[in-house]
Amino acid sequence: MDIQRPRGTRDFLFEEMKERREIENTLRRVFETYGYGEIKTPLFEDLALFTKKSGEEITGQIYHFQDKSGRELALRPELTAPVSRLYINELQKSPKPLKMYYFGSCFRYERPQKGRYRQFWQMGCELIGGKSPESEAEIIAMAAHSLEELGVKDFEIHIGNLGIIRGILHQANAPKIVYDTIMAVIDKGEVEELLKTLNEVEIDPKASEILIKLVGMVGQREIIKETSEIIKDNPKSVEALNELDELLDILEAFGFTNYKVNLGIARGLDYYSGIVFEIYAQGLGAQKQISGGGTYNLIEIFGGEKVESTGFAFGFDRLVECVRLCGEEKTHHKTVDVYVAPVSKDVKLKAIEIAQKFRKDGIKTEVDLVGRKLKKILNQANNLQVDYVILVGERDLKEGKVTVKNMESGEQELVEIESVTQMMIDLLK
RNA sequence: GCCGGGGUGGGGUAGUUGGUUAUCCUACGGGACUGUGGAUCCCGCGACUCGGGUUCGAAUCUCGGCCCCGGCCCCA
Repeated sequence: MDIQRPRGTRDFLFEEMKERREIENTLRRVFETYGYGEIKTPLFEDLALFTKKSGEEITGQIYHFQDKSGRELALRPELTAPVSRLYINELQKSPKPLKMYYFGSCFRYERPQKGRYRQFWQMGCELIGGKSPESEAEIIAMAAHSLEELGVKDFEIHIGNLGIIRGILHQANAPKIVYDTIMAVIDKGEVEELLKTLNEVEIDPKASEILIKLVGMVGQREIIKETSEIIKDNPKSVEALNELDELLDILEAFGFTNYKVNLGIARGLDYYSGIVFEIYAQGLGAQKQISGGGTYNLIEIFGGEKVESTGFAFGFDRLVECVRLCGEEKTHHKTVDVYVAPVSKDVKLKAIEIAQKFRKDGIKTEVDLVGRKLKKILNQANNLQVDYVILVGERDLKEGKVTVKNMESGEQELVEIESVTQMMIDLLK
């Protein structure tokens, strides 16, 4: 029998886990310096939580099942819906703005490819209530700050505001179906296709012309001015653009200037109510988006009081890829500092006692468990890149001593058992 | 769901116009070596992704499944 790992899943070994853990800790540290607190939600939820948010169609891409009493459940495909649910269940009347972050795995039934797995991890933040350009800027700043802390260099933050395009479509009296179609096409970023679609649907040619111009608006801050010319006859769009402009001022105060304004970012779903942003990294193939976020009104959809929230999430696995690409040669980390080597079987108990003393003082210690010969133990210690080996042998023990061997220099020294722990603590400082 | 490229010991590979016992490196276990590591030598362990077909004979040809890689669709 040969049991395989399910498709699209991965096993992580020691070095990789260490790497992932370090990235996780870095993000945690950054999020906490901005005052965000960690939450955790269940791995599975009521299926309806996700269909309500994204439509019935997503069941095709979700792992869902019935439990033994017939409840329709689903492995979570993302975390913003569960976080909104948690807010409604536990935190509705808490003081705003409420800041939280999360880290956990999600599941999607999709074709695996580079940077896309069936079990993947997301780590992100949510700021609920108190919607303001300041809040939105803080969220974007945190995302950028995180990448800086991780040493990721080649990334682009694209920021847009859905209100601008919405204003145009609203003024043109586009019916819902047309609206949805157009937003979906814009989201794809295919100008050709947008042209085609705009010709097919009945829409004011003037609005159509403006839309074409808008989706091509990607660049430095100057394009705000250009855009304001294009949309000057549409108060709602102007308002959204001004909001964006203000947000950029604030973002610069947060110390981040390397963003791009991108008015072509769209989201098909209509609970998005303001800014949207995406972060792209180099070298990840087709899955170059490592983070996305925005301001939305999800909580109302789930039956809570109307509160807007702003959030973002990193595709953690893609982030790990990125850090690996940007990072310098990873050094092979040793797992322990000291190896306690019994010279013969008669002293193995003594060796264990000494190892335990070390461990109680926080020294990472390995002790021979399989009765190997001294030669093999030294070999093993060498492979593990251990700094010191403690040779425990009868000859030394008679004098109440052990031999401390420095594995790099090869030098060794006889040391009183009583003082060896302190000596190791000092040596390893 | 679609297109293309793949799958040989734990890892990396040779072999693929069908033909004995499937190559080499590395890792691992043991030994040469009874209180001293990285070297050397010896021994051992261990593989043709799975199933059907063609054939006297299949790792090799063929069909299908599974899985991996890249891309499309999708991306909450």
